Amino acid sequence: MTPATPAISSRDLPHPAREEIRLEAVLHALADPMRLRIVRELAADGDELSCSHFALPVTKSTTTHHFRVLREAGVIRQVYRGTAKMNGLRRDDLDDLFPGLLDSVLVSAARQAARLGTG
Amino acid sequence: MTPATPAISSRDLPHPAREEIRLEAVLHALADPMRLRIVRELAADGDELSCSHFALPVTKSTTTHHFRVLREAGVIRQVYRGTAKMNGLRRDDLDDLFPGLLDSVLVSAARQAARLGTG
DNA sequence: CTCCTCGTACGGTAATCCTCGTAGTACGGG
DNA sequence: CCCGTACTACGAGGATTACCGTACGAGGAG
Repeated sequence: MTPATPAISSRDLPHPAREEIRLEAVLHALADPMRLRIVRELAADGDELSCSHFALPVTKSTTTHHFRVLREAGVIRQVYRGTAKMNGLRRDDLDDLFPGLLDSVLVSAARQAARLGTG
Repeated sequence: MTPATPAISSRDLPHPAREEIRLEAVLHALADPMRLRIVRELAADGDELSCSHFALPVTKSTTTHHFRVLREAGVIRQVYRGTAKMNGLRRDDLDDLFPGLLDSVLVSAARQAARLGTG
């Protein structure tokens, strides 16, 4: 049989608790173009995207690095599912701590992208 | 006669035009604790504050550096008035480019400060 | 078991950043 | 003209960051 979703691996990744998330860290995480792009895709395509789904113009090592920064800042949640690592925005936590912040960043990024003709 | 406000000096400081302001640069500027503190004070006390008004726990050289980062990112506008340099938030430009962003950052910072018992 | 894919860990390089101290400039007042 | 105040410019140290290449581990498919 072919389970739709492979079992979640026992490998666990360190995430900050909700109360440990710092605004400065979140802003710093979102300030990088590559990471902002990742967050925008996560917000647009829904959450549950594997790392390899993103075709970033950097190597896999660097991609891993950026995902780690986002996770340690509390912006995304990562979970192993078989060999894949699924990524999801921590919308609930972020909206609770920083109401409106994520949305305004996403809107701002979209507006700027439209203004500059970049995706 | 004693003019209430000394003449604005001819020394001009380079500011990015509204269309040149980049979201990534703004987020990066706001991601530093010292600069976030400056922006919060500017938003609270109104704009027209001199650099020396801020009692930051760093030297004046470092303070100058942070103000420059904020100015070059398009977050604040600086103008010489006599020997003093007055600083003001570029609220209109920021709100036009990134609606809601500055406010949500300010609210988030205030909430976090209250939560952590830090000013 | 073997291969392939996905992602990590490690090590290294170049760039950026925060901080400082010192020296210097612009401006206003006596 | 001289001095004090406000801020800058320059140079440098130390930390962090972004990026890469290579080597490795974990898990599914044959």
